Parts: sequence; structure tokens; C-alpha cells
Amino acid sequence: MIRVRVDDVTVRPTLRERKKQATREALQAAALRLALERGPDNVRVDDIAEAAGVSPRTYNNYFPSREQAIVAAVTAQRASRVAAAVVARPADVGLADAVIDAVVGQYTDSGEHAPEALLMIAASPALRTCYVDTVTTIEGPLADALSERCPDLDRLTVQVLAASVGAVARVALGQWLEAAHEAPSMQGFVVPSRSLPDLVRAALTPLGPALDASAARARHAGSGGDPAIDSPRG
Amino acid sequence: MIRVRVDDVTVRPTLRERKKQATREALQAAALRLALERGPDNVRVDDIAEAAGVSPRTYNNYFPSREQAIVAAVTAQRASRVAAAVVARPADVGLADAVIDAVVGQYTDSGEHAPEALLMIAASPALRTCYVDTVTTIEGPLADALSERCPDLDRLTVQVLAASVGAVARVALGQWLEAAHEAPSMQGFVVPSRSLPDLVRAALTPLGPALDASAARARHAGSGGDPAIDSPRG
DNA sequence: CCAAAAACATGCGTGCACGCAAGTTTGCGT
DNA sequence: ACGCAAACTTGCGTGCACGCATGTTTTTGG
Repeated sequence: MIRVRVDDVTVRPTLRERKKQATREALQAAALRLALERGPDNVRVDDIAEAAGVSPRTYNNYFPSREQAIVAAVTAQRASRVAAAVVARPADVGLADAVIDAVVGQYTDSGEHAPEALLMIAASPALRTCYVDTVTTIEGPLADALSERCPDLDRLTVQVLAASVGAVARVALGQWLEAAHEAPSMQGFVVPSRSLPDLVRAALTPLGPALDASAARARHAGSGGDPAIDSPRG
Repeated sequence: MIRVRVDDVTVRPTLRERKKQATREALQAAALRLALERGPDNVRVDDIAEAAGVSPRTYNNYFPSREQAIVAAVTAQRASRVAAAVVARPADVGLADAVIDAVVGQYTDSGEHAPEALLMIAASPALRTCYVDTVTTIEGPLADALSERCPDLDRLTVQVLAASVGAVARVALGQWLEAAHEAPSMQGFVVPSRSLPDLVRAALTPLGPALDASAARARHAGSGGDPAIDSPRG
């Protein structure tokens, strides 16, 4: 049974929320399946809506663009997983390592999804752009996770750090997809395609000093400072 | 006479390019003027096209969305100015200071544009989103500027740093616009609106260590091999 | 268990982005 | 000066995102 944790109690979602979730998942699944069958350009929103058993208008109540429905099947719940991974790291590892490992971890075991879906996404510019843009989804949850791990960090700083991590992940993902869809023998010196986890880690590494420096600064000014207004995402 | 500098020589743009630039500026100006006159929601693309003397279809050859034409009048050339400012800083100032000052500088003297335009943008969610998204434009030129300033930085690192700066500027701008469009008398503890340059500087500050650390690493690993790669943790 | 209220699904109409296939203008070599 | 090729503009058709009004389902308060 599906439950979500809210305010230290697990509550069963209402009927309404369960139905919405079911519809959403049906749309995601239908969109991905049809896109894989016919190719991304030969799928109309009407087809997806019909396959999911809802009206075309309802489709747009769930997804703001056609591409997002296709991509969502692959990226669902990634944001919350990253956030959970950040707070789950032991408290004695540095902030930079915690964040980097958490993000990298989400791209190592991505094998649950059909690799053909990633190939299709890499092949279509529109889907690639949409897929890359979904990484910004992690900013909010990641900011919350950073606040939970370093309560002395002010809100602006956590937003800044979360946005940076998101942007960097976006760059890494973009580069990887670009390398993945191009012919493997681009004239050149650069290695055509590193493994995605390695690329993500290499991309996030330059950000490490910023994360650790912020954490250190927060520890210092921590117990003396103003009781800042840090209500998580109100 | 308008000239652009390319490869150490100033060349006069061809007639074609001058016309394109004129059309683009006409569209920008018309879009901004009509939006200010009637309000952003009462301007159709046909109106803008007609006011600029081109067909509606041509409009979309220049701008991929209606909002971008309005916003472009305010944000034109910002990217290249930031990049130029970065490389123009004396070589003895640190990379972090150079970048932060360059970005902050672009938001201090923004007074050339009518402040009413910014108010309108702040008031319309669609325009706000579009305006905030334009800061990603600086990523490319900024990456080039970073490479020019620190030639030993590998391409991935400069892209990562540029993307982070862009993301942070986006956060700062978003917060400022959010604060600017809300009622000025939000009863509360938080200062309703810091000045934009101060906010941008405060937002970029946590990123400083990452910039300086990358510059230091590049300097010291200088003419060597594989930059910015950590051994994968254990 | 029932009625009022809130949330949601749906149909319709509008405006917009963009591919395509013309027609037109500009650039450039001879 | 001439003519060809490339680039640009334009009209048309299609698919999509979304506001609005309406009927339907779920929640809530008694």
C-alpha cells in the first residue's frame, strides 16, 4: 500500500490523490510506450490521452508539454530520491561528498529503466532538451535537504547551492546525451563518451569547495547568529 | 557606423546582417512599446509584427516565443557585456572577484532601461519566467571568458562554473522580482527588497570558493595532464 | 447519512510555435 | 554588369497549450 510521510505520521492518501496518481502514471506509461513503438514524432497527445483513458484536455492538466509526459516515465521521483540520499548520508561526511555521492548515486543504478528509452531521448532534440531540463526539479527538494543537513545555512545560500548543483547536473547530462547520440567517432582528442556517473562526478567536483566552505561558515556562525527565518518551503 | 570586431579586424556587417539586426530591434521595440501601452496580455504577435512591418510568420523566425520579444528589449547584449567585463578585469584579481564584480556590474547600471518595463515584467508571471530564463544566455559567453582568463581550465570545468554562475544569477533575479512584485508592505521580518546588486553579490558569494579553487588548481596543474578529476572515492 | 463545497474531468474556442513550400532579396564570382 | 546560389520572407496548414464554463465526483461538516 502506498503511503507518504507527512509531519511525522504516515497517512494514506485520499481516494482523490490515489486516482490522480494512477492517471498520471497511466499517462506516463502510455506516452513512453507509444513513443517507443512509433517514434516520438508520430505520437499525438490525443493518442496518449486515449491510451490512458482520459480526454485530451485532461492530459494537459497533468503535463504542460507533450515531451514531459514521455520523459516523466524515466525521471519520476528522481528529485525526492536525491534529497533523501543527501539527508541519509552519515553526519560525519562533508557536505560536498554527501551531495556529490547522492547525485551520482541517482545516475549509477538508473538501469531499472529500459536503456532504449534513453537512446530514444538522446536521439530526439526536443526530448533531450526536456529531459535535461527536468534536473532543475531537484532544486527545491535539494534545497530542503541542505537545510535539514545544515540548519545554520540561510535560505538564500541553500537555494544558491541547490541551483548550482542542478545546473551542473544539467551540464553533465547534456554533454553525455550529446556524446551519446552523435557518431562515436567524432574527430578528436576528447574521449567521446565517459560513463555517466563518472561524468557527473567530474562535473560536480569543481563545486565541492563551495559546498564545504558554506558548510564550514555555517558551523562557525552557527550557534551565535540570528535565529533566522528558515521554515522549509512555506 | 556600426561595426563589430572579429579576429582583430573590424569589418562592416553586410547589408543582410544589418537588415536582420534592424528587423530584430524593430520587433523588440514594438513588442516592448505595445506591452507597456496595453498590458502584456493584450498584445498579439500579429500586432507586434504589424507594428514592426513584417509578417507574423517572420516574427517567429526571430523570436521563439511572444514573451522573449518583449523581454529582449531589456536583456539584449547583456551576455556579451558580462563576458567582456570578466576578461577586462586586471589579471591580478582573483577569479571569484572578477566574475562576481562583472556580473554585479551588469545589474548596477541597468538604469538605462525604463524602470516601468521592469515593473511590468515583475507583474506578469509569464514575463518574469522568461526574463529570469534569459540569464542562462550568459553561460556560453561566460564560459569562453573563463577559458580566456584561465586557459588551463578544461572545457568541462569552465562550462560547469559558467552554468553555476548563471543558475545563481537566476535565483537572485527570481527572488528580487518576486519581492518586487509583491506588495511592498509585506508585514514581516525579512527586509522586503534588497537592492538588486547587493542581492546578486550575496547570492554569488557562496560560489567564490569554487571559482578560486578551480583557478588555483588550474594554475598549479598548469601544463600537465588530466585536470579536475578526482579519483572516484575509494 | 445528507447537503454544501471543493476539486476534478471534459468540451470548446483562441492564440501560438513551427514545418513546408513557394516567392523574393542579397551576395559573390566571372 | 550579369546570373546563379544562398539566405530570407511569407502564406498556409497542423498540432499544441491553456483559459473558461459546465457537468461530475470526492470531501467535509453537521
